[in-house]
Amino acid sequence: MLKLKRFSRASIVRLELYLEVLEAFQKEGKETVTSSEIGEATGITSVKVRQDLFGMGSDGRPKVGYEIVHLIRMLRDLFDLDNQKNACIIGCGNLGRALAGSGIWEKSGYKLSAIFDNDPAVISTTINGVKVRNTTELFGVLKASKIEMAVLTVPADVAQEMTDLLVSAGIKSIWNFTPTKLNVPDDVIVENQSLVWGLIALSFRVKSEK
Amino acid sequence: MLKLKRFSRASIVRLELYLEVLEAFQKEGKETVTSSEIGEATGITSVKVRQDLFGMGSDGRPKVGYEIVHLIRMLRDLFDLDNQKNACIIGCGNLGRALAGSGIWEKSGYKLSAIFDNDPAVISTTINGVKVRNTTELFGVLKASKIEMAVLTVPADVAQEMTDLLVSAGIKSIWNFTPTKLNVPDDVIVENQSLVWGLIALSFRVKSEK
DNA sequence: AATAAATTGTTAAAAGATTAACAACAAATA
DNA sequence: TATTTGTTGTTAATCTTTTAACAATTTATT
Repeated sequence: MLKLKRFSRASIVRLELYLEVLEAFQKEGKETVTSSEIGEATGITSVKVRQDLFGMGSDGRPKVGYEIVHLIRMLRDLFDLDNQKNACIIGCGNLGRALAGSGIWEKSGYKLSAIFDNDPAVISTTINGVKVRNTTELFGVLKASKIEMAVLTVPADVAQEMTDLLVSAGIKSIWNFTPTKLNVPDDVIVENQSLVWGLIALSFRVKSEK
Repeated sequence: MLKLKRFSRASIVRLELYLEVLEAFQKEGKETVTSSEIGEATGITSVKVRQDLFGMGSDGRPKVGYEIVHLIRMLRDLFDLDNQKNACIIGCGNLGRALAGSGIWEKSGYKLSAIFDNDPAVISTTINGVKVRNTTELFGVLKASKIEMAVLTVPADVAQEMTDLLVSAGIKSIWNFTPTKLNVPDDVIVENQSLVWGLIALSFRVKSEK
C-alpha cells in the first residue's frame, strides 16, 4: 500500500501548474504524457515532476508515460475540485465585488452563496445573482446554512473582529485578503492571500535579484 | 562584515508579517521589542524570529531587544518600499479595476502610471486619476515612460501574448494574476498571484488537514 | 563591585526538500 | 525470441530550512 507523502507548499503550487497544462494537453486530444513533456510545458525539471507525481501515488507506464485522464482525476481529487462547497464573501468593496463576479468559483468547486457588507449603499444590491446582506444578519444566516468558507475582504482594522464572528458562526476556513495574522482556533484553516504582501514580495525580488 | 543570508520564500512572508506588527507596535508608542514579543504577535516562535532578524543583519541588545524604528527601517529598505517605482495595469476587468482603486500602491512604493485595455467601453474612462488607454498604445507608451512593472489581469488565453509585448516594450517585472506559467527572458521577474490557485490551495488544505 | 536575570548572536543538530542516480520494466525492433 | 531503447519507480545523496542549544552580553540588583 502506498503511503501518501505530505506535500510542501511549493509542491502544491507545482501540482496546480501540472493540472493546468494537463487540461490543455487533454483539450488538444493528447492521451498520455511523459514527465519530460510536463516539465517542458511548466519549466520544471522532469525529475521533480516525476517525484511529485510519485508522491501522489502515480501510476505511469515505462516507455509510455502517464495517462492524462487519470492524472487529471487524481489531481482534481487531491484538490477536491469536484465536490461542491459553499462560500460567502465578507466585505463587498472593490475587491469583494471583483471576486464575486469572477470565474474562480466554478474552477475551484466552491459556490458563492452569500455576500455581506455594512454599507447601506450596497446592501440589497445583487452581484452575480447573489444579494448583498447586512453584516448584522451574518451570524444567523451562517448558522442556518451549510456555508463553511468565508472570503475576508474587509479593511484590516476589522479583520480580527469579523474573524471572531465568523468562527463563532461555525466557519471552518477563511480565505484572508487582509494583511493581518488572524487568530483562530486550531480547527479553522486560514489561507492568506494579501495582495499587498504579494506586491511587496515582487518589489523585494526586483531589488534583490539584480 | 556580515554576509546577508539568502531569504527563502517562507521567510519573506514572515518578514512581511513582522513589519506589519512592528508598525502597529510603533503606533502604540513602543520603542523596543523582543523576539518573543514579535513571536507572540505573529504566532511564530521566538527562535525563528531571532534567526530571521539575524539573517537580515539584526542589531539587538541583550536583555532589551530590538529598536523598533531601526527594524522597520531595515525591513522597508529590504523590501524597497520607500523608493518609488512606476507600474501599469494590463486588463481593466473587475480585478484590474479593483486593484487600480485599492490602497496597495502607496503601501508598496509603486505608483500606478498607466492602465491598458482593449474594450472600447472602458477606454478613455478614468480610474483613480489614471486614464484607461487602448492596448494598441501599449508599446509606445511604455517605451516612452519609466514604467518597469506590469500587473497582468487579462484572460488566461492572451496572457503569453501580452507578456511578449510587455517584454518587448522593456518591462522588467510582472505581477501575474493569470493561472498561466509565463515564458520570459531570464532578466524579467514574474510574481504569480493567481487567485484560483490560492483558492484551490485552500480547498486542498481543508480536505487534507482534517 | 559582584551577582543574577534576561535576551541576543551564533553555532550545531535535525528535519525537510530537491536533485541525482539507477534498477526495473514496458514497448519497439531485429 | 532476444535485444535495444525510453521512461518510470524508488532509493540515496545533497542541499536548504528549521529547530535547538548555549555562550556572550547587557542591564538590574544586592
